[in-house]
Amino acid sequence: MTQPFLNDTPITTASDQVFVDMRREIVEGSIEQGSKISEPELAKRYGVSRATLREALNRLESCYLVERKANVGCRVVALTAERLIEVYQVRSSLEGLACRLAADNMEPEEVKGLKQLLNQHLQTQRVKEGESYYQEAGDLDFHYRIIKGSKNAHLIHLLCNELYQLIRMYRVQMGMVGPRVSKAFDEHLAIINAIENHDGELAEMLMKRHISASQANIQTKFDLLAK
Amino acid sequence: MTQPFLNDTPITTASDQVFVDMRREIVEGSIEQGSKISEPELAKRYGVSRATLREALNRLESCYLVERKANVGCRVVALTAERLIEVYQVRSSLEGLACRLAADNMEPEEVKGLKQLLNQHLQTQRVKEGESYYQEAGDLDFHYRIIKGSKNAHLIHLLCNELYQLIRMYRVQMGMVGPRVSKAFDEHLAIINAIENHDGELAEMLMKRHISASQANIQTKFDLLAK
DNA sequence: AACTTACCAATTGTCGACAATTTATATGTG
DNA sequence: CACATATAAATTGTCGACAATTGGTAAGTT
Repeated sequence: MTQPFLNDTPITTASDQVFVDMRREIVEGSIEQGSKISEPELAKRYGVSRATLREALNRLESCYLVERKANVGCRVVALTAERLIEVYQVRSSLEGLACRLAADNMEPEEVKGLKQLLNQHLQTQRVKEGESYYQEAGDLDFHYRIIKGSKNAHLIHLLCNELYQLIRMYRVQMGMVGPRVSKAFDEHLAIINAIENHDGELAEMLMKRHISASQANIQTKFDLLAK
Repeated sequence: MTQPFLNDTPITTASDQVFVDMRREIVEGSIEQGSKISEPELAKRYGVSRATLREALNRLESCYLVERKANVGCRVVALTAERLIEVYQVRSSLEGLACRLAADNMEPEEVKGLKQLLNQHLQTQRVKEGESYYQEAGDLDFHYRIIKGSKNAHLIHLLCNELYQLIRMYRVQMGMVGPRVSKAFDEHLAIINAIENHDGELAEMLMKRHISASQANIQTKFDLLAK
Protein backbone atom coordinates (compact mmCIF):
# COMPACT_ATOMS: atom_id res chain seq x y z
CA MET A 1 0.00 0.00 0.00
CA THR A 2 1.19 3.51 -0.70
CA GLN A 3 2.19 5.34 2.45
CA PRO A 4 -0.08 8.33 2.35
CA PHE A 5 0.88 11.70 3.78
CA LEU A 6 4.25 10.50 4.97
CA ASN A 7 5.94 12.53 2.28
CA ASP A 8 7.30 10.70 -0.70
CA THR A 9 10.12 13.21 -1.12
CA PRO A 10 13.47 11.50 -0.58
CA ILE A 11 15.38 12.20 2.60
CA THR A 12 18.71 13.57 1.48
CA THR A 13 19.86 16.02 4.10
CA ALA A 14 20.22 15.75 7.86
CA SER A 15 17.51 18.31 8.51
CA ASP A 16 15.18 16.21 6.33
CA GLN A 17 15.70 13.31 8.69
CA VAL A 18 15.15 15.43 11.80
CA PHE A 19 12.06 16.95 10.21
CA VAL A 20 10.54 13.56 9.43
CA ASP A 21 11.42 12.14 12.85
CA MET A 22 10.07 15.10 14.78
CA ARG A 23 6.97 15.20 12.65
CA ARG A 24 6.23 11.61 13.52
CA GLU A 25 6.84 12.19 17.21
CA ILE A 26 4.62 15.25 17.28
CA VAL A 27 1.81 13.64 15.31
CA GLU A 28 1.90 10.53 17.48
CA GLY A 29 2.15 12.54 20.66
CA SER A 30 5.49 11.33 21.99
CA ILE A 31 6.45 14.98 21.83
CA GLU A 32 3.54 16.38 23.77
CA GLN A 33 1.12 18.86 22.23
CA GLY A 34 1.46 22.38 23.57
CA SER A 35 4.90 21.68 25.04
CA LYS A 36 7.79 24.08 24.69
CA ILE A 37 10.62 23.03 22.42
CA SER A 38 14.13 23.57 23.66
CA GLU A 39 16.52 23.92 20.76
CA PRO A 40 19.70 22.91 22.62
CA GLU A 41 17.99 19.90 24.18
CA LEU A 42 16.49 18.54 20.96
CA ALA A 43 19.62 19.25 18.95
CA LYS A 44 21.56 17.09 21.37
CA ARG A 45 18.89 14.40 21.30
CA TYR A 46 18.94 14.12 17.52
CA GLY A 47 22.68 14.51 17.38
CA VAL A 48 22.70 17.57 15.13
CA SER A 49 23.65 21.20 15.47
CA ARG A 50 21.13 23.88 16.31
CA ALA A 51 21.25 25.23 12.78
CA THR A 52 20.06 21.89 11.43
CA LEU A 53 17.39 21.60 14.08
CA ARG A 54 16.12 25.10 13.34
CA GLU A 55 15.85 24.21 9.68
CA ALA A 56 13.60 21.32 10.68
CA LEU A 57 11.58 23.57 13.00
CA ASN A 58 10.91 25.93 10.12
CA ARG A 59 9.51 23.10 8.08
CA LEU A 60 7.39 21.92 10.98
CA GLU A 61 6.01 25.42 11.27
CA SER A 62 5.06 25.31 7.59
CA CYS A 63 2.82 22.33 8.27
CA TYR A 64 1.30 23.89 11.39
CA LEU A 65 2.81 21.46 13.88
CA VAL A 66 4.80 24.05 15.83
CA GLU A 67 4.37 27.77 16.42
CA ARG A 68 7.17 30.26 16.66
CA LYS A 69 7.65 33.55 18.40
CA ALA A 70 10.65 35.77 17.81
CA ASN A 71 13.17 35.71 20.65
CA VAL A 72 10.91 33.45 22.67
CA GLY A 73 10.91 30.09 20.98
CA CYS A 74 8.89 27.25 19.65
CA ARG A 75 5.86 25.40 21.00
CA VAL A 76 4.16 22.31 19.70
CA VAL A 77 0.67 23.17 18.50
CA ALA A 78 -2.13 22.62 21.01
CA LEU A 79 -5.08 20.46 19.97
CA THR A 80 -8.10 22.53 20.90
CA ALA A 81 -11.73 22.14 19.90
CA GLU A 82 -11.68 25.62 18.36
CA ARG A 83 -8.74 24.81 16.15
CA LEU A 84 -10.37 21.55 15.09
CA ILE A 85 -13.34 23.47 13.77
CA GLU A 86 -11.18 26.01 11.99
CA VAL A 87 -8.96 23.42 10.36
CA TYR A 88 -11.85 21.24 9.31
CA GLN A 89 -13.68 24.16 7.75
CA VAL A 90 -10.61 24.70 5.59
CA ARG A 91 -10.13 21.01 4.94
CA SER A 92 -13.74 20.55 3.90
CA SER A 93 -13.53 23.40 1.44
CA LEU A 94 -10.23 22.34 -0.10
CA GLU A 95 -10.89 18.64 -0.23
CA GLY A 96 -14.33 19.31 -1.64
CA LEU A 97 -12.61 21.22 -4.41
CA ALA A 98 -10.11 18.40 -4.90
CA CYS A 99 -12.93 15.91 -5.21
CA ARG A 100 -14.76 18.02 -7.75
CA LEU A 101 -11.62 18.35 -9.84
CA ALA A 102 -10.90 14.64 -9.48
CA ALA A 103 -14.26 13.86 -11.05
CA ASP A 104 -13.03 15.59 -14.19
CA ASN A 105 -9.35 14.76 -14.12
CA MET A 106 -8.84 11.28 -12.74
CA GLU A 107 -7.71 8.65 -15.22
CA PRO A 108 -9.88 5.53 -15.56
CA GLU A 109 -7.15 3.32 -14.10
CA GLU A 110 -6.88 5.64 -11.12
CA VAL A 111 -10.59 5.22 -10.48
CA LYS A 112 -10.16 1.50 -10.86
CA GLY A 113 -7.36 1.51 -8.29
CA LEU A 114 -9.57 3.46 -5.94
CA LYS A 115 -12.28 0.81 -6.20
CA GLN A 116 -9.78 -1.95 -5.54
CA LEU A 117 -8.56 -0.07 -2.49
CA LEU A 118 -12.09 0.08 -1.18
CA ASN A 119 -12.62 -3.68 -1.64
CA GLN A 120 -9.36 -4.36 0.09
CA HIS A 121 -10.45 -1.99 2.82
CA LEU A 122 -13.70 -3.90 3.22
CA GLN A 123 -11.95 -7.26 3.59
CA THR A 124 -9.41 -5.93 6.04
CA GLN A 125 -12.20 -4.44 8.06
CA ARG A 126 -14.08 -7.72 8.25
CA VAL A 127 -11.07 -9.78 9.20
CA LYS A 128 -9.58 -7.40 11.69
CA GLU A 129 -12.47 -6.10 13.73
CA GLY A 130 -11.39 -3.49 16.21
CA GLU A 131 -7.95 -3.20 14.74
CA SER A 132 -8.13 0.42 13.72
CA TYR A 133 -4.68 0.91 12.26
CA TYR A 134 -5.37 -0.55 8.84
CA GLN A 135 -8.67 1.24 8.61
CA GLU A 136 -6.87 4.44 9.48
CA ALA A 137 -4.22 3.99 6.82
CA GLY A 138 -6.82 2.87 4.30
CA ASP A 139 -8.92 5.94 4.85
CA LEU A 140 -5.92 8.21 4.50
CA ASP A 141 -4.89 6.47 1.31
CA PHE A 142 -8.39 6.96 -0.07
CA HIS A 143 -8.29 10.69 0.52
CA TYR A 144 -4.72 10.88 -0.67
CA ARG A 145 -5.54 9.35 -4.04
CA ILE A 146 -8.50 11.59 -4.67
CA ILE A 147 -6.49 14.67 -3.84
CA LYS A 148 -3.79 13.59 -6.26
CA GLY A 149 -6.53 12.90 -8.79
CA SER A 150 -7.37 16.60 -8.82
CA LYS A 151 -4.12 17.14 -10.78
CA ASN A 152 -3.82 20.55 -9.18
CA ALA A 153 -0.22 20.67 -7.93
CA HIS A 154 -0.79 23.62 -5.62
CA LEU A 155 -3.81 22.02 -4.04
CA ILE A 156 -2.01 18.70 -3.67
CA HIS A 157 0.88 20.36 -1.92
CA LEU A 158 -1.40 22.36 0.35
CA LEU A 159 -3.36 19.31 1.46
CA CYS A 160 -0.82 16.47 1.42
CA ASN A 161 2.29 18.27 2.59
CA GLU A 162 0.94 21.05 4.73
CA LEU A 163 -2.49 20.49 6.18
CA TYR A 164 -2.78 16.74 6.54
CA GLN A 165 -0.10 16.32 9.17
CA LEU A 166 -2.18 18.37 11.57
CA ILE A 167 -5.29 16.44 10.65
CA ARG A 168 -3.46 13.19 11.25
CA MET A 169 -2.37 14.53 14.63
CA TYR A 170 -5.98 15.08 15.64
CA ARG A 171 -6.99 11.66 14.39
CA VAL A 172 -4.13 9.81 16.04
CA GLN A 173 -4.28 11.58 19.38
CA MET A 174 -8.03 12.02 19.65
CA GLY A 175 -8.88 8.74 17.97
CA MET A 176 -11.88 7.57 16.05
CA VAL A 177 -14.79 5.76 17.62
CA GLY A 178 -16.10 2.44 16.34
CA PRO A 179 -19.51 2.74 14.64
CA ARG A 180 -18.10 5.31 12.26
CA VAL A 181 -16.10 2.74 10.31
CA SER A 182 -18.87 1.11 8.30
CA LYS A 183 -20.58 4.40 7.62
CA ALA A 184 -17.34 5.83 6.29
CA PHE A 185 -17.13 2.88 3.95
CA ASP A 186 -20.52 3.63 2.44
CA GLU A 187 -19.61 7.27 2.08
CA HIS A 188 -16.40 6.38 0.31
CA LEU A 189 -18.34 4.18 -2.09
CA ALA A 190 -20.79 6.94 -2.92
CA ILE A 191 -17.92 9.34 -3.58
CA ILE A 192 -16.22 6.93 -5.95
CA ASN A 193 -19.44 6.46 -7.88
CA ALA A 194 -19.85 10.19 -8.28
CA ILE A 195 -16.28 10.51 -9.51
CA GLU A 196 -16.75 7.64 -11.93
CA ASN A 197 -19.83 9.36 -13.34
CA HIS A 198 -17.84 12.58 -13.67
CA ASP A 199 -20.40 14.27 -11.45
CA GLY A 200 -18.10 16.83 -9.86
CA GLU A 201 -20.83 18.76 -8.12
CA LEU A 202 -22.15 15.69 -6.35
CA ALA A 203 -18.67 14.39 -5.57
CA GLU A 204 -17.79 17.69 -3.93
CA MET A 205 -20.95 17.70 -1.85
CA LEU A 206 -20.48 14.11 -0.71
CA MET A 207 -16.87 14.71 0.23
CA LYS A 208 -17.75 17.79 2.25
CA ARG A 209 -20.43 15.85 4.07
CA HIS A 210 -18.05 12.96 4.66
CA ILE A 211 -15.51 15.30 6.21
CA SER A 212 -18.14 17.00 8.35
CA ALA A 213 -19.07 13.61 9.75
CA SER A 214 -15.44 12.91 10.48
CA GLN A 215 -15.17 16.22 12.28
CA ALA A 216 -18.25 15.55 14.37
CA ASN A 217 -16.70 12.25 15.38
CA ILE A 218 -13.55 13.86 16.73
CA GLN A 219 -15.58 16.64 18.26
CA THR A 220 -17.28 14.01 20.41
CA LYS A 221 -13.98 13.35 22.15
CA PHE A 222 -13.65 16.96 23.14
CA ASP A 223 -17.21 17.02 24.42
CA LEU A 224 -16.47 13.96 26.53
CA LEU A 225 -13.38 15.60 27.97
CA ALA A 226 -15.26 18.78 28.77
CA LYS A 227 -18.03 17.21 30.82
CA MET B 1 -5.95 53.01 5.15
CA THR B 2 -4.86 49.73 6.58
CA GLN B 3 -1.99 48.23 4.63
CA PRO B 4 -3.43 44.92 3.58
CA PHE B 5 -1.33 41.81 3.12
CA LEU B 6 1.90 43.54 4.01
CA ASN B 7 1.97 41.67 7.26
CA ASP B 8 1.04 43.50 10.44
CA THR B 9 3.48 41.42 12.47
CA PRO B 10 6.23 43.62 13.89
CA ILE B 11 9.71 43.35 12.44
CA THR B 12 11.95 42.46 15.33
CA THR B 13 14.74 40.33 13.97
CA ALA B 14 17.17 40.81 11.10
CA SER B 15 15.74 37.92 9.12
CA ASP B 16 12.30 39.55 9.48
CA GLN B 17 13.66 42.59 7.69
CA VAL B 18 15.30 40.57 4.94
CA PHE B 19 12.12 38.55 4.53
CA VAL B 20 9.95 41.62 4.12
CA ASP B 21 12.43 43.32 1.78
CA MET B 22 12.88 40.29 -0.42
CA ARG B 23 9.18 39.63 -0.47
CA ARG B 24 8.54 43.12 -1.78
CA GLU B 25 11.25 42.80 -4.42
CA ILE B 26 9.95 39.45 -5.61
CA VAL B 27 6.31 40.53 -5.70
CA GLU B 28 7.18 43.72 -7.55
CA GLY B 29 9.51 41.90 -9.92
CA SER B 30 12.78 43.66 -9.15
CA ILE B 31 13.98 40.20 -8.29
CA GLU B 32 12.96 38.48 -11.48
CA GLN B 33 10.50 35.60 -11.52
CA GLY B 34 12.05 32.24 -12.21
CA SER B 35 15.55 33.49 -11.48
CA LYS B 36 18.04 31.56 -9.42
CA ILE B 37 18.86 32.90 -5.98
CA SER B 38 22.49 32.92 -4.95
CA GLU B 39 22.79 32.81 -1.18
CA PRO B 40 26.27 34.34 -0.94
CA GLU B 41 25.35 37.13 -3.32
CA LEU B 42 22.10 38.12 -1.63
CA ALA B 43 23.56 37.78 1.84
CA LYS B 44 26.21 40.31 0.90
CA ARG B 45 23.63 42.56 -0.72
CA TYR B 46 21.44 42.69 2.39
CA GLY B 47 24.43 42.83 4.68
CA VAL B 48 23.60 39.73 6.68
CA SER B 49 25.10 36.29 7.11
CA ARG B 50 23.95 33.32 5.10
CA ALA B 51 22.20 31.83 8.11
CA THR B 52 19.98 34.90 8.37
CA LEU B 53 19.30 34.91 4.67
CA ARG B 54 18.38 31.23 4.70
CA GLU B 55 15.92 31.89 7.49
CA ALA B 56 14.27 34.46 5.23
CA LEU B 57 14.30 32.06 2.28
CA ASN B 58 12.47 29.47 4.36
CA ARG B 59 9.75 31.99 5.09
CA LEU B 60 9.53 32.96 1.44
CA GLU B 61 9.09 29.32 0.58
CA SER B 62 6.20 29.11 3.03
CA CYS B 63 4.36 31.76 1.05
CA TYR B 64 5.15 30.13 -2.29
CA LEU B 65 7.43 32.87 -3.59
CA VAL B 66 10.53 30.70 -3.89
CA GLU B 67 11.08 26.99 -4.45
CA ARG B 68 13.84 24.97 -2.94
CA LYS B 69 15.71 21.86 -3.91
CA ALA B 70 18.10 20.08 -1.61
CA ASN B 71 21.74 20.66 -2.47
CA VAL B 72 20.76 22.64 -5.51
CA GLY B 73 19.31 25.90 -4.29
CA CYS B 74 16.49 28.34 -4.52
CA ARG B 75 14.56 29.77 -7.44
CA VAL B 76 11.99 32.51 -7.53
CA VAL B 77 8.62 31.12 -8.51
CA ALA B 78 7.73 31.35 -12.20
CA LEU B 79 4.44 33.01 -13.14
CA THR B 80 2.86 30.55 -15.54
CA ALA B 81 -0.69 30.35 -16.84
CA GLU B 82 -1.05 26.84 -15.39
CA ARG B 83 -0.07 27.98 -11.93
CA LEU B 84 -2.44 30.91 -12.16
CA ILE B 85 -5.32 28.52 -12.70
CA GLU B 86 -4.24 26.25 -9.88
CA VAL B 87 -3.76 29.05 -7.40
CA TYR B 88 -7.01 30.75 -8.30
CA GLN B 89 -8.95 27.52 -7.93
CA VAL B 90 -7.65 27.32 -4.39
CA ARG B 91 -8.17 31.01 -3.76
CA SER B 92 -11.73 30.89 -5.00
CA SER B 93 -12.58 28.00 -2.75
CA LEU B 94 -10.96 29.46 0.37
CA GLU B 95 -12.10 33.00 -0.08
CA GLY B 96 -15.59 31.79 -0.88
CA LEU B 97 -15.51 30.02 2.46
CA ALA B 98 -14.19 33.14 4.17
CA CYS B 99 -16.99 35.18 2.68
CA ARG B 100 -19.63 32.72 3.80
CA LEU B 101 -18.26 32.74 7.32
CA ALA B 102 -18.01 36.52 7.27
CA ALA B 103 -21.73 36.73 6.58
CA ASP B 104 -22.29 35.06 9.94
CA ASN B 105 -19.42 36.41 11.97
CA MET B 106 -18.73 40.00 10.96
CA GLU B 107 -19.61 42.63 13.53
CA PRO B 108 -22.01 45.38 12.41
CA GLU B 109 -19.30 48.03 12.70
CA GLU B 110 -17.03 45.92 10.52
CA VAL B 111 -19.70 45.83 7.84
CA LYS B 112 -20.11 49.56 8.23
CA GLY B 113 -16.38 50.07 7.76
CA LEU B 114 -16.53 47.93 4.64
CA LYS B 115 -19.23 50.15 3.18
CA GLN B 116 -17.23 53.27 3.95
CA LEU B 117 -14.25 51.75 2.26
CA LEU B 118 -16.32 51.14 -0.83
CA ASN B 119 -17.55 54.72 -0.93
CA GLN B 120 -14.04 55.98 -0.51
CA HIS B 121 -13.02 53.62 -3.27
CA LEU B 122 -15.69 55.05 -5.56
CA GLN B 123 -14.56 58.63 -5.00
CA THR B 124 -10.92 57.79 -5.49
CA GLN B 125 -11.78 56.02 -8.66
CA ARG B 126 -13.67 59.01 -10.05
CA VAL B 127 -10.99 61.51 -9.17
CA LYS B 128 -8.01 59.47 -10.25
CA GLU B 129 -8.94 57.87 -13.52
CA GLY B 130 -6.27 55.58 -14.80
CA GLU B 131 -4.33 55.76 -11.57
CA SER B 132 -4.52 52.11 -10.67
CA TYR B 133 -2.53 52.07 -7.47
CA TYR B 134 -5.29 53.22 -5.13
CA GLN B 135 -7.77 50.98 -6.81
CA GLU B 136 -5.36 48.11 -6.35
CA ALA B 137 -4.80 48.81 -2.66
CA GLY B 138 -8.51 49.41 -2.16
CA ASP B 139 -9.44 46.10 -3.68
CA LEU B 140 -6.89 44.25 -1.56
CA ASP B 141 -8.15 45.98 1.57
CA PHE B 142 -11.69 44.94 0.70
CA HIS B 143 -10.73 41.28 0.45
CA TYR B 144 -8.52 41.55 3.49
CA ARG B 145 -11.34 42.79 5.69
CA ILE B 146 -13.76 40.11 4.61
CA ILE B 147 -11.20 37.40 5.21
CA LYS B 148 -10.60 38.76 8.69
CA GLY B 149 -14.35 38.91 9.17
CA SER B 150 -14.50 35.14 8.88
CA LYS B 151 -12.94 34.97 12.36
CA ASN B 152 -11.27 31.72 11.38
CA ALA B 153 -7.64 32.19 12.44
CA HIS B 154 -6.34 29.31 10.38
CA LEU B 155 -8.09 30.52 7.26
CA ILE B 156 -6.93 34.08 7.83
CA HIS B 157 -3.34 32.95 8.16
CA LEU B 158 -3.59 30.75 5.09
CA LEU B 159 -4.97 33.52 2.91
CA CYS B 160 -3.37 36.69 4.27
CA ASN B 161 0.07 35.43 5.20
CA GLU B 162 0.63 32.58 2.79
CA LEU B 163 -1.38 32.71 -0.40
CA TYR B 164 -1.96 36.39 -1.01
CA GLN B 165 1.64 37.32 -1.67
CA LEU B 166 1.65 35.10 -4.72
CA ILE B 167 -1.67 36.52 -5.85
CA ARG B 168 -0.32 40.04 -5.45
CA MET B 169 2.70 39.00 -7.51
CA TYR B 170 0.44 37.98 -10.38
CA ARG B 171 -1.59 41.16 -10.10
CA VAL B 172 1.39 43.48 -9.90
CA GLN B 173 3.45 41.87 -12.63
CA MET B 174 0.64 40.91 -14.98
CA GLY B 175 -1.46 43.95 -14.26
CA MET B 176 -5.17 44.60 -14.43
CA VAL B 177 -6.87 46.03 -17.45
CA GLY B 178 -9.15 49.04 -17.33
CA PRO B 179 -12.83 48.18 -17.89
CA ARG B 180 -12.69 45.71 -15.04
CA VAL B 181 -12.56 48.47 -12.41
CA SER B 182 -16.17 49.60 -12.43
CA LYS B 183 -17.46 46.05 -12.72
CA ALA B 184 -15.40 45.04 -9.71
CA PHE B 185 -17.00 47.89 -7.81
CA ASP B 186 -20.49 46.58 -8.49
CA GLU B 187 -19.45 43.10 -7.52
CA HIS B 188 -18.02 44.37 -4.26
CA LEU B 189 -21.26 46.15 -3.53
CA ALA B 190 -23.31 43.01 -4.13
CA ILE B 191 -21.04 41.02 -1.82
CA ILE B 192 -21.38 43.55 0.97
CA ASN B 193 -25.15 43.46 0.66
CA ALA B 194 -25.17 39.69 0.94
CA ILE B 195 -22.96 39.84 4.02
CA GLU B 196 -25.14 42.50 5.57
CA ASN B 197 -28.18 40.27 5.04
CA HIS B 198 -26.32 37.36 6.60
CA ASP B 199 -26.86 35.43 3.39
CA GLY B 200 -23.72 33.31 3.53
CA GLU B 201 -24.62 31.10 0.64
CA LEU B 202 -25.11 34.02 -1.71
CA ALA B 203 -22.04 35.84 -0.38
CA GLU B 204 -19.91 32.78 -1.08
CA MET B 205 -21.24 32.42 -4.59
CA LEU B 206 -20.74 36.07 -5.43
CA MET B 207 -17.21 36.04 -4.08
CA LYS B 208 -16.31 32.98 -6.09
CA ARG B 209 -17.70 34.58 -9.20
CA HIS B 210 -15.87 37.82 -8.46
CA ILE B 211 -12.59 35.94 -8.15
CA SER B 212 -13.22 33.99 -11.34
CA ALA B 213 -13.67 37.26 -13.18
CA SER B 214 -10.43 38.51 -11.72
CA GLN B 215 -8.69 35.36 -12.87
CA ALA B 216 -10.09 35.67 -16.39
CA ASN B 217 -8.75 39.20 -16.47
CA ILE B 218 -5.19 38.14 -15.68
CA GLN B 219 -5.54 35.16 -18.00
CA THR B 220 -6.06 37.63 -20.83
CA LYS B 221 -2.50 38.83 -20.39
CA PHE B 222 -1.14 35.35 -20.83
CA ASP B 223 -3.26 34.85 -23.92
CA LEU B 224 -1.89 38.08 -25.37
CA LEU B 225 1.68 36.97 -24.68
CA ALA B 226 1.05 33.59 -26.29
CA LYS B 227 -0.17 34.87 -29.62
C1' DA C 1 4.15 41.85 52.57
C1' DA C 2 3.72 43.84 48.01
C1' DC C 3 5.98 46.02 44.49
C1' DT C 4 9.87 47.75 41.81
C1' DT C 5 14.54 47.34 40.21
C1' DA C 6 18.90 45.16 39.17
C1' DC C 7 21.20 41.31 38.17
C1' DC C 8 22.04 36.65 36.37
C1' DA C 9 21.17 32.40 33.90
C1' DA C 10 19.24 30.45 29.94
C1' DT C 11 17.52 30.73 25.36
C1' DT C 12 17.31 32.48 20.81
C1' DG C 13 19.46 35.10 16.86
C1' DT C 14 23.53 35.74 14.09
C1' DC C 15 28.04 35.02 12.40
C1' DG C 16 32.19 33.01 10.02
C1' DA C 17 34.41 28.70 8.86
C1' DC C 18 34.46 23.96 7.36
C1' DA C 19 32.39 19.73 5.02
C1' DA C 20 29.56 17.69 1.46
C1' DT C 21 27.45 18.07 -2.82
C1' DT C 22 26.60 19.86 -7.28
C1' DT C 23 27.87 22.26 -11.51
C1' DA C 24 31.19 23.78 -14.75
C1' DT C 25 35.58 23.03 -17.00
C1' DA C 26 39.10 20.45 -18.85
C1' DT C 27 41.10 16.21 -20.28
C1' DG C 28 41.19 11.89 -22.48
C1' DT C 29 39.23 8.17 -25.55
C1' DG C 30 36.38 5.96 -29.23
C1' DC D 1 33.94 15.45 -33.47
C1' DA D 2 31.04 13.38 -30.01
C1' DC D 3 31.11 11.41 -25.71
C1' DA D 4 32.53 9.85 -21.27
C1' DT D 5 35.57 10.67 -17.35
C1' DA D 6 38.14 13.20 -14.12
C1' DT D 7 39.35 17.40 -12.02
C1' DA D 8 38.36 22.04 -10.15
C1' DA D 9 35.36 25.82 -8.78
C1' DA D 10 31.34 27.24 -6.77
C1' DT D 11 27.29 26.50 -4.01
C1' DT D 12 24.73 24.50 -0.39
C1' DG D 13 24.54 22.03 4.19
C1' DT D 14 26.32 21.85 8.81
C1' DC D 15 28.88 23.13 12.77
C1' DG D 16 30.56 25.60 17.01
C1' DA D 17 31.02 30.12 19.07
C1' DC D 18 29.52 34.75 20.11
C1' DA D 19 25.88 38.52 20.58
C1' DA D 20 21.28 39.97 21.77
C1' DT D 21 17.16 39.19 24.08
C1' DT D 22 14.13 37.15 27.43
C1' DG D 23 12.48 35.11 31.92
C1' DG D 24 13.35 34.37 36.40
C1' DT D 25 15.72 35.36 40.92
C1' DA D 26 17.22 38.13 44.45
C1' DA D 27 17.93 42.42 46.56
C1' DG D 28 16.00 46.75 47.91
C1' DT D 29 12.32 50.32 48.92
C1' DT D 30 7.77 51.87 50.70
